[in-house]
Amino acid sequence: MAGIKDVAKKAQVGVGTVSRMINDSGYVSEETRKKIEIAMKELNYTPNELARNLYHKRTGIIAVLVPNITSPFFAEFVNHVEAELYKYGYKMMLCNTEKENNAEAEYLDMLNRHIVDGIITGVHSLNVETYEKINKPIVALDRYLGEDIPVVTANHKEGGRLAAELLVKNGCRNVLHFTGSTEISSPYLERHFEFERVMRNHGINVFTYQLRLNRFDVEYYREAAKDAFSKSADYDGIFAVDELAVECMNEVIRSKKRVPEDIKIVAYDGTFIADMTEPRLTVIAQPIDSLAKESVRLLRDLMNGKSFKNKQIILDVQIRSGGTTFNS
Amino acid sequence: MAGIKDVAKKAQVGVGTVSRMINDSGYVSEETRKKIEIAMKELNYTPNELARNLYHKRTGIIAVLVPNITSPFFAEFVNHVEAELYKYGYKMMLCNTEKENNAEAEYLDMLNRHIVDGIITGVHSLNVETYEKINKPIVALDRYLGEDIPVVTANHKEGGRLAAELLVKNGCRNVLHFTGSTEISSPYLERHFEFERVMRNHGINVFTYQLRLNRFDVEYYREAAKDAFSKSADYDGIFAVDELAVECMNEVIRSKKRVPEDIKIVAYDGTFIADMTEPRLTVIAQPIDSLAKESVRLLRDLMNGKSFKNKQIILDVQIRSGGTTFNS
DNA sequence: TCCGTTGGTGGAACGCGTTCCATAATATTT
DNA sequence: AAATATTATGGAACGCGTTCCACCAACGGA
Repeated sequence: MAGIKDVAKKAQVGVGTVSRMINDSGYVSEETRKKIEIAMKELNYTPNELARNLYHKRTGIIAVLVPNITSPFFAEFVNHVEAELYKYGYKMMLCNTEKENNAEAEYLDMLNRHIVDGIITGVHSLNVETYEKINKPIVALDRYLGEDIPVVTANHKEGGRLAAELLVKNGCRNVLHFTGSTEISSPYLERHFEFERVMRNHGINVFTYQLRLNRFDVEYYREAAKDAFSKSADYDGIFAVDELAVECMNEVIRSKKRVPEDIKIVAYDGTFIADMTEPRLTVIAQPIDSLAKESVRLLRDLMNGKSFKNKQIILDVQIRSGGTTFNS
Repeated sequence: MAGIKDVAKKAQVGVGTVSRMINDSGYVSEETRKKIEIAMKELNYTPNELARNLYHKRTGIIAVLVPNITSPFFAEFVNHVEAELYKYGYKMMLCNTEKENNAEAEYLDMLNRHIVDGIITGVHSLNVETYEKINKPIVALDRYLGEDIPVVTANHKEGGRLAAELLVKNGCRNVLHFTGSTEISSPYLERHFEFERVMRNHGINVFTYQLRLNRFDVEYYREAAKDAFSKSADYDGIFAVDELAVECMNEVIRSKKRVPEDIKIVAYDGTFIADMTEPRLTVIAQPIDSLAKESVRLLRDLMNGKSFKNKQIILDVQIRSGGTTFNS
């Protein structure tokens, strides 16, 4: 593999001149430009980015940590993040952390090893201290990782309220509510608190089913849906994330009940999955593209030396009416 | 940021000794080991991977190119690839190529720039010549990229046959068949050729609906399903990839017909989506995890200096009976 | 005692592109 | 004509970890 020295020799100029030409910095005469160009072509020269990176102490690579890329919410998030990063010349390293406990720590270590310039994480199993002492560009999606790490999140409280009010308006009296694990503190738990608060205020029965932490696979969702319905069958309303809502709907269909006549469903997230049922799910949609864009924006700010204290970006959610509720 | 020199100075040893200790190569006495360890801890030293990479001319990063990570097939493939790469100490760079035409070329260029050690690509819009002159570790999923680039693929011909026979056994006479774009040559087209061949042999009517190239989004699938049904409504069998099969099923439900009594559906791929309908889809399942594993295996072979001529790995597909066909 | 091993260590050279400084030839001002 | 600015270029030092070679000490065997 030819190096810059070879090019310099062939073009009969100094290495500095070649470098200046490549980077369009400093003076290079038209004449030498041509000579170098020819030499580069002849040697089929491509600059070694590794050497550049070493000098500049940056790689232009951002690590994105998600528990499971297969889960539509994360898939869409990652999709938008990648597109946004691409715009600014960054590449994305994708890290699934579900498989191993120490994967998260290992990926974080890449920051210190100078392999990546920053991290966007939708994952959280390590303690806050671990994150605090890293002191490198990190942005969290829906996680509190200490006061130095900015958080991007949807307005889950509002989301919980909207979902609850929707079911109330639809006349539900016995509602099945699947909540995320409360083992860790996360902004998204707000939707559950708010949902239950509103329901309580209206004197509505809520069956709360707590899901296990970090399980985003369909098998588990199906199991959970079955499990919840085996405990009681007279729910008239359901609130759950998209995939689980789909499984619940299937469960309802199997039990020969009708949606939305007998049971109303409000799903949370609003991924493409929610549009793949008949009827389509009524959803509280997270602004996934904006979440991605804001995450990237914050990360770029961090990488440019800005620092935030207790920064939290909260983006609006939205009701998207489908056919699993009435008059929404 | 402390470097190896600082550690060496603090521990009062040479840089070589520190390096040997870190890499467990060559002799380092117990005594100096301890001194270095203390120095490293005090300086909070982490080796700069960039410098290492420059020397070794490798980064341990593999680029994976897919048109759209949101599509379940690719999501699952990527998921398995990442896990497999992780096993061998590699990191995965994920590249969505749908957004820009030149993204593919740009990502390929990263091989020359030494940013990635290899590429697994499920994408193909550039001409074969471009690939041929790269001469670096590349493995293709379901694409012919020239004789030097090994291909991993499912036995699509068998898949087409199984699907066709299943619909024949189910007594279908008017079958709707969605095919991928024939603009590019790809192993997966085999399933379409074989499907139609078998159908022809049985004298069965096939309505062929050709999909556009590189569109994997739900919106398009829904549109295509509607479009196909608007042209005729008396299909009694459907063959389509998972997501499209789901949309077709919805279309059938909307038209008040029953699955499988009135219309049989066989889906292709067997992603998690196929298990999220009621009834579940009968699918021809690709061995996505094996596709991923084989891709990684081949890539590792290439990176270890092996080279293949016209190598093609063909993995078995499998019928997974759901409720959208009878006696399967 | 001499020689060969094994244990242990320091540091220069290297990988490769970037930047800065020194030098020099023109060109433009006064 | 002298002083200053502009254009142009080469190359050493740098970023940071790795490796190889030179070198020394200690020990066992001949």
